[in-house]
Amino acid sequence: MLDIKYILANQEEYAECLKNRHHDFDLNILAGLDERRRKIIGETETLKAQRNKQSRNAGENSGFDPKAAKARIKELDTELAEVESELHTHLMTLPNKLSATTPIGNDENDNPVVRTWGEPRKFTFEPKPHWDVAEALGIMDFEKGVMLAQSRFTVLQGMGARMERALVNFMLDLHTEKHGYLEVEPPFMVRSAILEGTGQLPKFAEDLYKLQNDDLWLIPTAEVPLTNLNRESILEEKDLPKYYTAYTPCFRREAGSAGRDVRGLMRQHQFDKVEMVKICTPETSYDELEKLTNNAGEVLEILGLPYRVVNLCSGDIGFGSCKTYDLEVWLPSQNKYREISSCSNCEDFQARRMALRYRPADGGRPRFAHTLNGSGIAVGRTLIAIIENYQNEDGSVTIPEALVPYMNGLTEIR
RNA sequence: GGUGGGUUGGCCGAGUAGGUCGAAGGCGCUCGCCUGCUAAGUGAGUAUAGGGGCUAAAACCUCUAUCGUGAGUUCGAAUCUCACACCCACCGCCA
Repeated sequence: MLDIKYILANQEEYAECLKNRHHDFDLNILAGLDERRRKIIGETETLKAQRNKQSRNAGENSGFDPKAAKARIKELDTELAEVESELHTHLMTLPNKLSATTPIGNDENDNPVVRTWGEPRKFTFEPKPHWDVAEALGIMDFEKGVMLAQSRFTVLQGMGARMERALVNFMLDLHTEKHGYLEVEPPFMVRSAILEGTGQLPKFAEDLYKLQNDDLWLIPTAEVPLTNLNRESILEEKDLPKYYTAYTPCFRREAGSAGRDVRGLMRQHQFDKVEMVKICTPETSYDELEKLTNNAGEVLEILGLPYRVVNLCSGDIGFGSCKTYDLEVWLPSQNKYREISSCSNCEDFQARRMALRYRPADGGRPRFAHTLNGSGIAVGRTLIAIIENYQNEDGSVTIPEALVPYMNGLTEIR
């Protein structure tokens, strides 16, 4: 959520941002609502001030009619609630502003490549898609996933399940021991207000799984509980930045992605992810974004998986983000780079929604913190990348050296 | 699921026969004094949000709201009434 004052004071600039995001909305609606809101507040507060003055001097006859004032205040309160609710609804569904370094563009084809790491391997045979390799090895069973749940669910077993677990441990160890993140195990279900805090609600309910009998939703990413850890509080500047990491499963309905990546482990309703979240001051958030992105990239580098970093353009970037770097890993069977991590600076967009503030070291008024999140990284897709990049002609898969200790010394799956 | 207790400021914690209570006290924090240093001691200050005024913007001034949430009684509610939510304890059930 953006500050209504910011929007109205920078209406042209924000209108341009909406256009670049392909978001159609007439900002004059907000200006009108805000004007009504102020007018109502002005009138009620005058009445309340008169009423308070009168009751302080109980008995004095000033000609003020408290009964009439009370009735009018009630009327105005009702009206105000309506106006504020409408205003709030609009503000909650308007996207974040854009960083000056976010490129303008229409879709993913306009995302500039920031850097590339590693050389895609030259195969002496035709590399197979991961689902063929994994099924032949007996480490993934796609039919059983469908049998137990529905499509876009998969059963991992044997060394497939083992490598999934090994990757989680490897990533968490890296982020906690080398990068200074605090490991967290959060709830995998959260209340509606928590999802409003990070921006998934109210706008994207159809992407989420909701429990039937409770106000609880399955988390689509650990970003949700991690970022909300300090909601509705005022942190001290000296305690910033805060770095959190968590392994959690993620649950997404994938509404609207029918037909995309239907085969294999690429796009599942349930997948594992190690997430990184940062809470910091406005002055440092863009430096923190660079570091965060590097933390994610390091996972791929240690595993020896070629990747590139792209800067998401205005037409492709997410609702709550000012600037996002996507990490894309090389998949030989598709002969292209595919998203495996997304690192975003949300500035104060989420913080304002969840009342996450900090008190500046100089003791001034509380300010909204900046929040960042990034995958560190998507575990299932890492498994895909390893299987595809490390596959051998005989159908076996070599285990990346860094992962061998986590696989109890196993060097290949065959 | 049953019974009982609870929800107050950054934190802890007083305050219910309704009236300057935004709220005692403590901790923390800020500034000063004291002090070889630190600690201790000591004096003062220290909520948040919103509206209006002033301003280039602040500072500042002023008003309004906020003692779990919502509604009610009243000239006036942290204090009374009702509903709801959440937390804690014990019992039951259970990984």
